[in-house]
Amino acid sequence: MMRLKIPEPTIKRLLVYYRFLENQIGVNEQKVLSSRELGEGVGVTSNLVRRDLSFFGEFGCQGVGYDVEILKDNLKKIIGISQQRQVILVGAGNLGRALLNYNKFVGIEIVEVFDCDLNKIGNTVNKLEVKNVKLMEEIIKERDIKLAIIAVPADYAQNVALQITGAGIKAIWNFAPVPLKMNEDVVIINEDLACGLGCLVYKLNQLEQQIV
Amino acid sequence: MMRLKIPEPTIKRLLVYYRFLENQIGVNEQKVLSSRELGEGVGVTSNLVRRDLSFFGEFGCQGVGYDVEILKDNLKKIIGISQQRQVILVGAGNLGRALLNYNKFVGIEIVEVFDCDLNKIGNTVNKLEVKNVKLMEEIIKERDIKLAIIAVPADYAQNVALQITGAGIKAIWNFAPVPLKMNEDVVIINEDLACGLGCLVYKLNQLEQQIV
DNA sequence: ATGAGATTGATTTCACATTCACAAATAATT
DNA sequence: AATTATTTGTGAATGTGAAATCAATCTCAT
Repeated sequence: MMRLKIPEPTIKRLLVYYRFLENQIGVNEQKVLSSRELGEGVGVTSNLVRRDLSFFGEFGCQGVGYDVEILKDNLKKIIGISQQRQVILVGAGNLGRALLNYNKFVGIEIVEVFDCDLNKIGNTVNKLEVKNVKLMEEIIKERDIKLAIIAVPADYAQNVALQITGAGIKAIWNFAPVPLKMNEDVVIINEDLACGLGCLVYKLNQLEQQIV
Repeated sequence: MMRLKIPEPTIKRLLVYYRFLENQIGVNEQKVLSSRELGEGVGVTSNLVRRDLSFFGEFGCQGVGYDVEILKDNLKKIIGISQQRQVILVGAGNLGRALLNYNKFVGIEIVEVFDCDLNKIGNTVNKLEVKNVKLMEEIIKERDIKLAIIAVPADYAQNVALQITGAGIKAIWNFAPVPLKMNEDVVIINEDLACGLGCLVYKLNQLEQQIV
């Protein structure tokens, strides 16, 4: 255990490990599993699994493996999903609605949805009423919400980000394909779908040219 | 120019650069731009922009910058989006429908949608009829399609992947949260939403604990 | 009780990605 | 024409993440 600088890819894998463990318990009542099993389940090497976990402590037993329940609890604590986080969603377009209906999130619960389109305001999506974006700042403050998902068009994203951080939001999951310019004390994760797609098309072309 | 091994992050940024250039032309009729301007626009350093581009050739003019049109054309050729690619989508759930309606893709066009749910088959989404997954293999062969998006539940993903690669698919954009086990000659890009979210929650917790 | 096999956790090594720093080239200015 | 401002492209240095290796530890079978 070192507890110094945790690599970002490590952090991203933690929730993947956790999700696998949750499923694993449901499927076969496995009490103990090895880094090899966990690694194969999620598509990484056993070395990497052990490396990732060892940043945070010693959770396994040499010669045996990891106790599933104990590892799950520890991962929960490490990631910070011991209790559910409340999140707001800004943008009730197709992507926003998809996120709302995607009920497999671990650690968060979307509790409010906002949009500026009068055609969308008042509609119900997945039991939540789409509210006017004008009410947003007040509600963030009232409910003391720290986390937000931005799923608005690129042109609006920066403005929305400024508004919500002004009202108290500290972490943003940004689906708009623009880099948000924010203070240091706001955490931002960008989820730009174009990156993955571009990579895919590039590689497909490489593959085809290689054959010719 | 080196033309040896291109870093994967570089490839992922290419389409981001391209998208910015497309927008830039629309907004202000800029003919030339510098690596600094491009970098600031997409949120990376000018050094990195130049490094990325230099893997593929010399597109700029020292002391001046890059001609927008020429750079755009070159990026198009490099990524391989000179002509639109036809893609199939498997899974007409919320995420699938969001992708269908998300009409901002560069370089691809979704031309067929498949699902196994009888309630969804026959429905029209964004002008496309959802077809029975049983017809999938035949249609892939008929239309000679090489690219697919998988947006089905985790349990089905591996099977779907085997089916479609058997029918000729060579590249898969996988939104199911499982690692697909495929031959070497199939390109796979995994888009696991849980990773980003986990990272966000972790960092938010770090931030809060830091303050306390 | 002992030895074989399995597995963790840590150290070392290696590979990859980004930043730094600067020569070369261009345009604008005096 | 000479000088100054920019800006590109790239070799070298730095930083970062993953793989390989191995001692220490545990279980189980004999």
